[in-house]
Amino acid sequence: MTHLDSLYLTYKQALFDKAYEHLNPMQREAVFSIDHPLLVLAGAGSGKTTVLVQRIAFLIHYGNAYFDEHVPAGVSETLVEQLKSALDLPAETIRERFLPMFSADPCPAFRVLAITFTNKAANEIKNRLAATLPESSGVADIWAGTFHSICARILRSHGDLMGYAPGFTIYDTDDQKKTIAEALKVCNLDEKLLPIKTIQGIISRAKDHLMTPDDYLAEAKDNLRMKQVGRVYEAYQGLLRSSNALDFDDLIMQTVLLLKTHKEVRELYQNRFRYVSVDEFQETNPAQLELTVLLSGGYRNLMVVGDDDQSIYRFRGATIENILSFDRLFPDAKVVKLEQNYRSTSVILAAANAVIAHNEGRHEKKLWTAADEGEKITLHIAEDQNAEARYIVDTVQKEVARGNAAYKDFAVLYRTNAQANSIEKALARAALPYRILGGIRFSDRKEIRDAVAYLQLIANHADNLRLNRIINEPKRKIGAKTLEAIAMIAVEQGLSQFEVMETADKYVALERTKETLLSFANMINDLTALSKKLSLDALFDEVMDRSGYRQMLKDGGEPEAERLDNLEEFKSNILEYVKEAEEPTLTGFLEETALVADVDRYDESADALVLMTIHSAKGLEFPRVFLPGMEEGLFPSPQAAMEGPAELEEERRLCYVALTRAKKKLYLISAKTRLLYGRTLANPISRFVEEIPEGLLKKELLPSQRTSSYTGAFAKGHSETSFSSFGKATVGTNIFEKKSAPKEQLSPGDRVLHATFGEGQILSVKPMGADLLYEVLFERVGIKKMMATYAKLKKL
DNA sequence: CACGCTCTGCCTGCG
DNA sequence: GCAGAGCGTG
Repeated sequence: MTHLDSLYLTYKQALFDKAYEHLNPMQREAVFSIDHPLLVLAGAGSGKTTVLVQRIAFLIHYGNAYFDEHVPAGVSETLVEQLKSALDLPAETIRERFLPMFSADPCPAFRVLAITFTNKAANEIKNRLAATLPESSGVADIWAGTFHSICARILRSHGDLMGYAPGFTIYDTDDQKKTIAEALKVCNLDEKLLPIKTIQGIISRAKDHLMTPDDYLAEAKDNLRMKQVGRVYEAYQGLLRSSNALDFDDLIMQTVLLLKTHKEVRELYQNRFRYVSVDEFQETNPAQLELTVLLSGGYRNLMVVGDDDQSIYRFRGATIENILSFDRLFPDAKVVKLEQNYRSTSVILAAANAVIAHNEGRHEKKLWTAADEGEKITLHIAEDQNAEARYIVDTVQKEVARGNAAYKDFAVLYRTNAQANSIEKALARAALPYRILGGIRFSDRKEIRDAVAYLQLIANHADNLRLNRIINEPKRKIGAKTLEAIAMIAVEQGLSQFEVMETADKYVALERTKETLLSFANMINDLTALSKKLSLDALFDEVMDRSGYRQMLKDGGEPEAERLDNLEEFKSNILEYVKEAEEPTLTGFLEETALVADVDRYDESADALVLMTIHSAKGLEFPRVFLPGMEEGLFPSPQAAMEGPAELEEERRLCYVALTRAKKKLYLISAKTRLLYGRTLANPISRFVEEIPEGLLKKELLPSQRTSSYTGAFAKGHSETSFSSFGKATVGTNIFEKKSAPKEQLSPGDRVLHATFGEGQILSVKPMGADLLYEVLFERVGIKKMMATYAKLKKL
């Protein structure tokens, strides 16, 4: 290489570095590295999505321009001079005028695949790509989607090779449960001995590991219980097959099996995908890893991004080993660590680093920030869960009143959804704007599931589960006996249950109900014919009218009004789909309904504080974060503490995730006693709080209004001056066992009547000496506190 | 069969 | 504490 050539290469790289100066050196390294496997260990708030998006944009624009050592023929001194002086130009100009000349085999957009876990992440990547790349680059052709949507897409094209007809149905967890119940019956096993939830978990984990029922049975050997589970798994899989249905785990597993066993399909995708990226790689399971390896097997340009410290889904099959040993699977992989955090203050980071350092199995890394130290972390000890909630309310009110923050700057993140209750009550009482994430999803409502089931049956007559769901919804007087007979005939004849109904007049057993069955089958067949002609929304109306479902709700009067509204909302979802989709089809819509949960109802623009579990907060950030319930026996959860070190490490990672959500300020709250699941617990402060260096904490004591009347054993770990010891968690201690209360015990939520104040609702009950202190919200006069003995409250 | 009562279990949860 | 399931009765 001549001196001129090496100057050319040096200036080329310098120009790229300059054009991408908005990225830090490690981020640039990741963006420019595209011709070998790449592991990006991206700490919390280190700009991982930016890197993922920028890298795809980069390889579409410039290919391997940065590291390519090819020098074009006849590089002149003038050119080199030009490049050198270009370094003084603004980044924008360099990008426009110089970078395109370095392009080295850029990659067409359709040959790029990006896989995520959630629709939200997939959408964010799509949107950011669309904002980064011009339309002419073919940005719309990039495959970006969730593991499940990508597999569904592959199976729609090639699933027939695995025995699935293209109109297959996707079963969700609820469908799964019902099918397992059915399988248990088939196997003549009792649900009490083998709980459905347990089997569901076992089957799901088996599929995560690509184990078929046969594999599982082989593993079971002489273990009776395993053999039983294996038989249920086998029966379950048979039921799915005969309904032409796949569950979520099947989508992945069957795609992997398809790619493994069918060379032509495998090569089709391997030749197509030159670049494969996987987000949140720490949450992948073995099947997903295998899928990733297969899809990227043609070019081996696989980039995985993740943070082993943020792996929090072990309980649903995630295998942290995937990210820990990626470099062993791909010895030529480049490893890039993104350790600069752009989110939090250094106090918050120091705390998070200190906590996570207690874990053993991890890639060593340490987040740092250029940001200020920031405020210390507040540790507040509250009397009980209500005081904890009030502390949150007070703090928010105070900060908002001072003009330090808006409501939307605050998030309350908790370990379990059950904690939301007391906090929600306090917020409602104080009339603070808030929203809660979690709870029943729109698509989980009965009426929506019913409507979808009708559509699914129309799309896939073989779907026995959906058939059974709607056959008597509305009531059609088809009894359990008839349905059993149909199911039996179907199995004997090798037909679907719907086919049996269509020909009900052929079977003696169905003599009495054949009229009803035939008319039902006719209705579905008519609707199926209509589905080929009508627009989706018109079809939906026909289904709701002809089935009598809408009428049923109308007849239901007031209580069903909300359901009718929900159906209308569902219809607007259909309309939206028809408008958005390139080629709207019934199957397409159903697939979207199955794979795309609710559109995020979390409206970030509204000025309201937000409540959610730590799990659902992953990937989000908030200026100020409350972490209530920092107690042993709650966080870490008692199950985790019992099960073993691996579970405990996962809890610690969860804590790490929680801490790193905060940008400016963290409030940790620990309650001395807590009413949870109908028991009052008195647990010491969470060990995770103890792991935070004292210097980072500001211990805030109870505003001394009620000096604790609780003394003795359970208060020890909490004594305000020294809480360094955490003893055994005293789960289940019921400290209110002694019924010190007067005659009529009222409890929060009870409606009561007062002689002067009128009707109201009990908000809280506190022991006060030998008496009880009630806090009551009256409809006319607002909140009043009163002693039970004098209040003379009448329970309504 | 529909309703209401009792019993039970209960962490986190993407698709 | 509460929801959902299962069971028994009118």
